[in-house]
Amino acid sequence: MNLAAPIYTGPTPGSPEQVNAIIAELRRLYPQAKCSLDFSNPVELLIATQLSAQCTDERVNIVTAKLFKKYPSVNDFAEASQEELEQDIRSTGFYRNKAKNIRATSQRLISVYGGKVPRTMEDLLTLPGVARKTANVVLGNAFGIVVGFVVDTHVGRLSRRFGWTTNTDPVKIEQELMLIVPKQDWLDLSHLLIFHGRAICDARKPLCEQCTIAHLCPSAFAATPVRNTSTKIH
DNA sequence: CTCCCGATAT
DNA sequence: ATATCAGGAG
Repeated sequence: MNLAAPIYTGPTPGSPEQVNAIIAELRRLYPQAKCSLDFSNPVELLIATQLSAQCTDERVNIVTAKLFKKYPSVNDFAEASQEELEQDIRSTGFYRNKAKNIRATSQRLISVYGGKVPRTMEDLLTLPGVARKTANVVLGNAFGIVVGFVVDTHVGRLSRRFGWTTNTDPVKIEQELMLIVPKQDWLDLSHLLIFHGRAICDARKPLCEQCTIAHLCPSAFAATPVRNTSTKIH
């Protein structure tokens, strides 16, 4: 046991001092942070985000590079065969569900929304395979409409480590973040947290020693870092 | 809660 | 072998 182990003496977790200091340093570290999915229109972003469930953006971008050439419009996805689309997206995982959702979503975009991606949370949530995370990504990055906070696995994990929440439910975490973080920072901070989560604040082995916001992070001083709460039992 | 599910790092 | 990856539905 390290008797000299320092304890967290930084600003109160969730306080404006801590939140703003974290945002400022993350902006310095990742000035180019943004959505890292490749897309050229709202339909492509919607489909890319549906594919990104439990899959890296890097993998999604490899798949969509071919996919969006083979299926150039929403009509092509709506008319695609289930089996063929499954194989086209296979490497992203969950490919049966994703193919079904992409086809049904595309058909609904055409039958209900004139072939366009709707611009409200309420309408987006009616699309199969679209929940708040995907809806917030599309609204923010395709339309510049921010009505919520993108909470993915990175955002949830870093929020717990910063002491912003003790929840694991993304919807509850989103509600807490919207109270703690100024609205003008919601979309930017989600990107910053994702970049930092990938580069430094890894799920398994966070590199606190080389983290320049460790002095703002209670978890960096914990005996064992805050981990994801695995629901899997083996 | 369970299921969907391939790719990758450790 | 196991955990995790820009989740969502039943």
